[in-house]
Amino acid sequence: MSDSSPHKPASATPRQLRPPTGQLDLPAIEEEILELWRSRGIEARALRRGEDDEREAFVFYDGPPFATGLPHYGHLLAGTIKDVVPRFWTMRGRYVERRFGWDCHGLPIENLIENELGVHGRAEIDAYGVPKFNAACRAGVLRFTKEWETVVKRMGRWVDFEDDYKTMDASFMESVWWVFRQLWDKSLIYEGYRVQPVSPALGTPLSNFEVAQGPQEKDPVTRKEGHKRRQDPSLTVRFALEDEEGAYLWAWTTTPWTLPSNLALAVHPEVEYVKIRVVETGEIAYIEPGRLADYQARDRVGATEELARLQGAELIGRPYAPLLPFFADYRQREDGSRWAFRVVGADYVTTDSGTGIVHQAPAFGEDDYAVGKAEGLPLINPLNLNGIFDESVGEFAGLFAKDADKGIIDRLQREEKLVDRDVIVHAYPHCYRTDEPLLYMAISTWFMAVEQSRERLVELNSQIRWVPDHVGSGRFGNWLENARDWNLSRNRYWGTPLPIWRCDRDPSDMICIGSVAELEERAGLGPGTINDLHRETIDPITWPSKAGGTMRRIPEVFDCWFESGSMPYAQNHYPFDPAKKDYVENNMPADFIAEGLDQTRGWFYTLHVLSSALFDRPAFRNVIVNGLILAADGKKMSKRLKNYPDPTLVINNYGADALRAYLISSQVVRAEPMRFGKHAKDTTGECVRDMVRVAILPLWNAYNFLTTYAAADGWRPSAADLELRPSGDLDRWILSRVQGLVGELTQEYEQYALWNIVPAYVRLCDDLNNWYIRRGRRRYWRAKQAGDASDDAVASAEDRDKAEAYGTLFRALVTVATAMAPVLPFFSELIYQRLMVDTGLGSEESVHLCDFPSVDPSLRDPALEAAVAHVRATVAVAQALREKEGVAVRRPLPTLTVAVHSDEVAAALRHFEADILGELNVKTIELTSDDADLVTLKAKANFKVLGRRLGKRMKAVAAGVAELDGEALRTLAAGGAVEIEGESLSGDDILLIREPRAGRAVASEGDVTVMLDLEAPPELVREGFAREVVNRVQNLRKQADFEVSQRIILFAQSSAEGVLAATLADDELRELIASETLALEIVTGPIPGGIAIQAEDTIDDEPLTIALLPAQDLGDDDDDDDDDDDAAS
RNA sequence: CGGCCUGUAGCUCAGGGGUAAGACGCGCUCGUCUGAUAAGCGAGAGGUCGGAGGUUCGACUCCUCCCAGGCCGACCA
Repeated sequence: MSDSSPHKPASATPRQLRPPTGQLDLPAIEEEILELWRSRGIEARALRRGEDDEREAFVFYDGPPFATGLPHYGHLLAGTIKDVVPRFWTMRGRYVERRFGWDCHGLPIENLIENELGVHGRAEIDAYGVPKFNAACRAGVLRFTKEWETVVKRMGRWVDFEDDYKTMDASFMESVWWVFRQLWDKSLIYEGYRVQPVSPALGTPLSNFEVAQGPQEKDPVTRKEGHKRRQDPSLTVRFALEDEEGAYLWAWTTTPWTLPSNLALAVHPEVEYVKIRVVETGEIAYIEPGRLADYQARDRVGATEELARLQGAELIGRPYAPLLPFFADYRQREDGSRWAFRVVGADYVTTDSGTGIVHQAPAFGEDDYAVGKAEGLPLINPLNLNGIFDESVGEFAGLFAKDADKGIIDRLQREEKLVDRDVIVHAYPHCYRTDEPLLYMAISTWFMAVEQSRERLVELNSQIRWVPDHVGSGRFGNWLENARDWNLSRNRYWGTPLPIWRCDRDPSDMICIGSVAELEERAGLGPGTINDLHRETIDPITWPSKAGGTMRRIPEVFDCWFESGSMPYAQNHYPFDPAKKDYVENNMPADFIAEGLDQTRGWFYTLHVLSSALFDRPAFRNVIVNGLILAADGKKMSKRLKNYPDPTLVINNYGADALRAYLISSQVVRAEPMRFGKHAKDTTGECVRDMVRVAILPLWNAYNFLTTYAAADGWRPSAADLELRPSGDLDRWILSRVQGLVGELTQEYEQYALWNIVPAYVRLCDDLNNWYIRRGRRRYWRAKQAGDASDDAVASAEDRDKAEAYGTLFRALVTVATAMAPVLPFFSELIYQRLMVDTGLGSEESVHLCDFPSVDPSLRDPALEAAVAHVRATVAVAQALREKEGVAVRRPLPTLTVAVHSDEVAAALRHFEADILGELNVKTIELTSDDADLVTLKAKANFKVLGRRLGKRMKAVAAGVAELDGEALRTLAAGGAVEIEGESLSGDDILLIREPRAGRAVASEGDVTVMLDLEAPPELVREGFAREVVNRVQNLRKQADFEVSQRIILFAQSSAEGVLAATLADDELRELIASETLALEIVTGPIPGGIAIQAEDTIDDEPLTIALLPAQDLGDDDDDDDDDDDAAS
């Protein structure tokens, strides 16, 4: 009884089609469809489609966004891609899990919470308490999930929010531990150091991301954005050589606080240095000569005398005295060999500043660190993360690094170790939060060894289909080839803790925990006691170590990219959840992922690295990389500039389908940047409105046409119509085209070439509306006259034709809507609901529960499609000709002559002669193969064919071809050959060009030439006039706002004795006018007074006055107002 | 500074060694309705294919360099 009785075709007699009602309000319709999906649980059923019946899985990984911000166009775009592809594969019968994920850890949320709590940096967070801080993060991180869900659902994206995953779930985090433990067991994890920028006020290292957020100034010279400019001391220091009495190495630095930690001096092995004597003081020193000249030019060093020249390499290994005494013990190793305080070689040394001799403090510079590591130097760092010196540096202990500068300089000055003392203004990174200068220092970090696996990573990458492919081979491939070991640890709070416990007495005693159970066992806790893995829970867990100390967890947490890279396993709590274990293992490379270009070094990379290391497989088979969406003006979208329309507004104005179609048709789905707008000032989303016109309305109009007539006619679809095999050419043609579209779409979906989908569909809509329906429209309203037909045989033939017309259009609409369902989920659902569900024909309750249409090759007829294409092309040429000659299609013409040289085209034109006559309003068509009278021939060499054959002789032959005479051209046109420069040319070798002869109504396109006979005999002229009158009356009707079915009495007066008068006097033409304009009667002669609706016009200079009087419909009304009828009589 | 991408009509973008340069295009101009659709249909105008060299019989297309824009990354003792 109820509408909701689902699934099976309701009965043998389908219900009637509902005619369209009112305006098409897409956003409102979409809301209704959302409600339909919700009330019938269709989304849930579609998401689970095939879960239970062992369908082959199509594995999709959804990259987790941060829930700390609201979704923007980038998310809508990625969301659309992530919806279209899974929808397609679901319809193809695969089971597609689509779990939404949330990235909960990491700096964005920590920063947010720091700001909200007013607690900044390590010291303050420690004081505030990690448990409270993390609790705030936990409470705050999911604040926008509701908004996300609303927007995602409104976009028509189906994704499972109920069975979502969060990177902060204990199950997720435990899998991350498992992943890490696998790497640990494979010896891919090691502890190292990395020189990182540290914000001393915050007591924490900063990421590059955070450094980039710091103050940025434009350089006054280069105009480039850079760090903030500041003044620093500029010191040139003398280091005394131990193997040469009274000789010094001069080195330059802008960071005096690193001088106590100096352990080496670096020279470039291939740079030439000079040994000099300062004339005034007699001091002997080494320096790079160009730099010396610079010092002298600035008057920092007096006159000198050159003693020798030598390569940097010759200085390498020479010992010098420690500048300050604090670490002098490192002069020698235990075996007595020289350790620190010697000259080393380094290629990075430059001669554009300083002295060409570089002070090395391995803990405080990335280059220094690399050199120190290569030279086996110790790592000395007397600073803590707050930049405070420890006890090892004598009088400087307890001082902040920058504050110690002055004391260090003073001491060096006292000890006469300064060659020069100056001030430099330079750009230097500052903390984005405290605005204090950053300090670079070596920090202990945990690495995953990646470099050793580069080759394998590249090999496995070759198994991935990248869309577009250049991202995979270029950007991503290059990145893999140069991959560096991955720094996995972060000195933060809200993240998955590294599961390493270490003895506080013997740092070499470490254990990596791979599961909760293992931790409970180690710590002597009962099973099930640990149900959260964040720092506040885990850090207090300790146990005694072998060395009599305590095993404590190291303080670091994971880089949150490690967590998202672990997502394939962690979202299913692999390998701990026995129910999911097989699923994960059996579906290991995901079939599909999609994210933005910015994830090349992000998620794409971490997925790939982890999957390669753990399973020696790529993590995914197919990936669509999308580009950045810019505002219409080409700038970044900016809330401040308001240079883009609010997504919600766009959806509420034009609907989600149009936005989806717009996004997915752009080059942005091929990793290129996209301007969101149809022109630079489009900040309202006009571009999306265009998509409504292009992608929605055409199919809607076709649907409208069908249902309007079906309702008027009482036609109702049947199950047989879905299998209909019509006999007529027009019907077979459109079904063939529809099958072609289905095949084309299938291929594009399968190859992830989403940008081709909408254009292919739009081409079909053009065929459907502007040929199929236009040519066939009279078939749908023939019914009413059919009743009048006296001949039963004719009547039944017409009935059959009408039935095929309805059935074919019905079938075409259903198929197209179904094939477009992944892209236009709402609109295709609307069509499907109206055509299939309302009528009780649908075997499914929703188009999204249907199978994707499969191509039926028996419906395809390429020859027929080609024939119609020829016909349409010919008609277009002839229409252009009419246009050019200024003869409206309204005016009938006697003859169209078509000269055509291909039998195939000629046959097509003959076959569809009736259509051509109708389209062009001509009475006869003549076909000929001889166009000599119509056009002049010219010839041009076919370079493509001849070029390869002739090579250098091409030019001469081309010139000869251009000079061929008429006779030679006619020979060629007839299929013969000519000889030029000793080459026999024929057929494809030469392109014949046809130019219309002057003075004739001729047009050419390709090898089709058409000519119109513009000399219409009097009866055609009168018919044309009649149609002109119809046109004027129709215009007046519209002006008067009449209903299309309003009957009228027509008064017409032509004041001259011309064609017009003759036309109006012709009974046949009067009948034509009357039937076209719904005139019950045509009254010629002077127009009676008092008629309001009246117009004067001229037709070919003959004046015409017309007037309309609405007539009472005498049919089924028995109204009593007879006033108007009087006028009619 | 490096890697990758982009530069074609007023705008948004396709294309691809062949002498006549393409659109579901948008915009503009003109034409065209009323028995589905004016949010429709048709036509026209509009181009030194970023610049300079090179390869070639032939370059918008391939190569080199340069210019401009974008994304990502590196560096700054």
